[in-house]
Amino acid sequence: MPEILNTSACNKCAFRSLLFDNLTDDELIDLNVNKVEKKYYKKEIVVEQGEPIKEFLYLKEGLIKLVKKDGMKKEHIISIARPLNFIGFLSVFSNDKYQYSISAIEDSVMCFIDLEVLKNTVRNNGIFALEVLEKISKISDDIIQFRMMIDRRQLRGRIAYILVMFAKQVYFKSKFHLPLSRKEIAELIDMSTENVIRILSEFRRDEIIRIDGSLIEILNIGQLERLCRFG
Amino acid sequence: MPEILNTSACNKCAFRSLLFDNLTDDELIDLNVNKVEKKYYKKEIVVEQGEPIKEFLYLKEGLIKLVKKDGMKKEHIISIARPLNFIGFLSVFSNDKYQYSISAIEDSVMCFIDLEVLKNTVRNNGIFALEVLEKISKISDDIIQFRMMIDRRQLRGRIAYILVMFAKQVYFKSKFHLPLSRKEIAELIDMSTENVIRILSEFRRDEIIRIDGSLIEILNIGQLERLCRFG
DNA sequence: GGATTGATATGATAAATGTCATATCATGAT
DNA sequence: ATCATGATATGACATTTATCATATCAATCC
Repeated sequence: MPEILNTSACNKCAFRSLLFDNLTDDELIDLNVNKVEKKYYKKEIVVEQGEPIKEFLYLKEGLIKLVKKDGMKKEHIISIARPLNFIGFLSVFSNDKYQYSISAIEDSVMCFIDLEVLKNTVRNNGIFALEVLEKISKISDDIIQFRMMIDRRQLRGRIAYILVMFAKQVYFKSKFHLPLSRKEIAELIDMSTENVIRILSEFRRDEIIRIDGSLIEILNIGQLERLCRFG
Repeated sequence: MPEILNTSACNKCAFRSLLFDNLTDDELIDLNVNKVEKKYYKKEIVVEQGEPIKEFLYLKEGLIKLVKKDGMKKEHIISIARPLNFIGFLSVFSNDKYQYSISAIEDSVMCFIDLEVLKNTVRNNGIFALEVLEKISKISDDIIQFRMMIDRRQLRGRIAYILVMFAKQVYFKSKFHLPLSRKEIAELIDMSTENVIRILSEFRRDEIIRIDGSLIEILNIGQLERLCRFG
């Protein structure tokens, strides 16, 4: 069960500047009053697909995934997100139920802000509304771009793409811990778990990467980028 | 070259109630002054990937596609849209360049509204802002859902899915003209043109559909829906 | 400790899909 | 009318990918 944390004041939140910088103190207090902060441990579920959307979710710490269930077959990961990119705007203004589940990949802290209060703030503060529009536009765009990038590549290209993505856009170094299991990678880029493992092994044999469990070191970034282009 | 049409007044536009219902007369005049309406014939390009986004686009009549170019290989259709789908919201608040091209699949009429003026209106009118948020949320959600639905199916399931989609959600009847060529279908659902043709032929042989050029009649909707679930 | 489970790993094989070749037909250009 | 072009169509084949089987290892539970 998620722990409810001592709720800190929004006006001192390190993330305030991301979205809430243009709010008046009164508006911030409004959001603050109806806010809850919860801690989730690895693998805990934050929201379940189909549940009513009552709040706007914001990731303060950790790593989460958005998962879409599929008949009774597989799960598909729509997207993964870190604190600076996950803002729970997907669906919240167009649906009254979650179209996906959210769960913690690493221990995470999430902030729950009452959705009605947020909508009110949008109605009353146009500058804030425009900021929300920018965020929602960006998050949607990123997801759509990512899916296009993945879909049009074959398996080697997909693996190469996410390795380069983690190295260059997430960790900013060539040696990093993959935060996803092989199975989760498979669910993210639509392939079988066996093939994820197989292709990682292949890259190891070809000395493109070094592998030690979840620790990955990229030895030949040029080759990976070539695989991105032609795979 | 697209024809510039006699620009009709926004306050009498049939689509006003969809989005612009909560604007004051002054706000509407603002949008109106900086508005252009253009007619595009089939296959004409509306905007090209990489061009700066200066306006918000609104489809009044026809059918358009959003196309993403890919190195020098294939083109991929992100989405197709009819009037009422607010496709023009994609990217406009988060990017200054178009991330995709837009072209007309059928003869179409597009309305160009100055983006700065639109943003100003959002800033000044919170109710309007919330409406824009709803539309942008819906369109993004729809695209993401569609891509997930397609990606997780195999070829027969993908073809079945779009046939059922056109019959049930677009034309509301079992006999309709496919607005997309086989090649465009292939670009939309990520498969080869040959296989689109092959599977349509297969469905014809199995008496699931009847084909006469672009005219499709669904004979066995139950079987198509089964293919959607298990393909 | 021993048993169970899930993640990683690899090979063999089957299934799905793309590519290439070729043919026909309709369309538009000269 | 003739030519070129692109869309539809189908078969043969190669490639890609998934599935099934099996093994090892680490973590967890009783």
